[in-house]
Amino acid sequence: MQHYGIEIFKELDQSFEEQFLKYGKIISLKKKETPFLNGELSKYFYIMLKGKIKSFQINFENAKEQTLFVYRAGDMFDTLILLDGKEHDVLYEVLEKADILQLPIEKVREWLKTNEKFNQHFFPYIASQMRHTEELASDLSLYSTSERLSKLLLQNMNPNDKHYYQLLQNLSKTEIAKLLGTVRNVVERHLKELEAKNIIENQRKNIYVKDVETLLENTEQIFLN
Amino acid sequence: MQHYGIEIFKELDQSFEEQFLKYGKIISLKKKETPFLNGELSKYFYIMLKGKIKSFQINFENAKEQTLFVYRAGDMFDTLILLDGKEHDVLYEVLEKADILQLPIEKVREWLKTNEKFNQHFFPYIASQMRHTEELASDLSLYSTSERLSKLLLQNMNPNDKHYYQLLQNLSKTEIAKLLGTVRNVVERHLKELEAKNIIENQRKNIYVKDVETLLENTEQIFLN
DNA sequence: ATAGCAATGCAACTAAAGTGGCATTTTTTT
DNA sequence: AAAAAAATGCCACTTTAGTTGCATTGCTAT
Repeated sequence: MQHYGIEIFKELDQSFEEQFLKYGKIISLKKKETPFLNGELSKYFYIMLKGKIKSFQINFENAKEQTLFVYRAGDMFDTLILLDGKEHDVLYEVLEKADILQLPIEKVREWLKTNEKFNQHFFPYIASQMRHTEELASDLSLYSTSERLSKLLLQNMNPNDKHYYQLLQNLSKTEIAKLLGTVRNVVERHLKELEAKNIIENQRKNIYVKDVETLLENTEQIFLN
Repeated sequence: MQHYGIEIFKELDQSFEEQFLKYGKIISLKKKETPFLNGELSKYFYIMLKGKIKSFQINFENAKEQTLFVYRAGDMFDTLILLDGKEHDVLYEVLEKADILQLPIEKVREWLKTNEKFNQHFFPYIASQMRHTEELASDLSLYSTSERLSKLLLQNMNPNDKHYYQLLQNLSKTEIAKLLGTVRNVVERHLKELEAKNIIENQRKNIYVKDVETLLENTEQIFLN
């Protein structure tokens, strides 16, 4: 397991790693799969080892989707079910073939009570998730699509930004739209503008930012908040 | 303290109540105050005893605001700072004169580790906060203002809905707009429509729902999700 | 009682987002 | 290699949300 190089495993001591190996099971998921539809999440807790999985909400009337999280190496789910045992109304889809570590949720709850190291990792982790969701809600409400897009492009380039760094690599414009809370058409409209202004280069499954300065100007207030 | 009738105190045992009394201090806040501007939140943790306090985000360019939480008796803040000690970029405003219990945040962190009862209350509580924020983000992205308004009106009448039950009592249309992620004008436009259809009665600082059935129909898909 | 502020009602206007449709290019599957 | 699927580009159109401004009503503090 060590070869995945996941932070959480580095932080935990030797005996704990043995526990992981004892109770855990590695599961591989293919791109486009929509796993966890049948309630495994109330029995197991998952830690991402490799790949990308998103959680999202859907409006069944118009089929619009909102991506909530994109889980990558080191991320864990479902923290909500872990914390209160109640159902979590959310869907999952594999964006990039993934390996995940499956752990019995009761074991994880036990570790949460007994293992100080696990604890010290877990609390800040759920805090970061709460911050992420809160920011998503604020941004959706307070900023225009074009501001949110500019912000996302900049975050994608920023190595200090855990959630978003290199997130967009290999995502379609449709997926980017779902991250931003809009539709493909609108994303493309704004990308076209940015390209016309020579700020970005819009490639298939990739967007290259040529002029960071100008993009930052477009986005000033959203980063000041 | 018992006369506040807060659930959390009922759950905790006698010795723990003594701890609260020993380390806690009751603070009263007046309507329209904007407390916690100077970093007390990194030193103290607060439990609401009475009144209403909201946390919100603001876009300084256009002064638009988004209400994130409305804290009422039994609610606690700032859970984010408690969990990871990092700054939390959010503003507070008293919506209705409030009494709050101020506790040293380090003490609360200690209780979180040592007191099983406190723990059992706290974990599901932060889960409920996470659910609330996630729902806010999804709703903002997936549903129209008029759908979100209808949903809010129904939640406000539903005694099983902790977050929203009787929340709107005594809130201005401007505050309702900030809850919904829109502006007063738009809220009033939709309320006018609902009133024209004889579904609600729009009063000052109060909205009376006359026709729950029809309102529910307007909102079906948003509740099915 | 009254001045001043808060809350509301309303309307014309502007801006932004979302819809639907279709053609082209690229990638993946068979 | 051919067929199918996915991703993209573009455009005309509709709908919704947000802006500005002003008048009226109600509440609250002196």
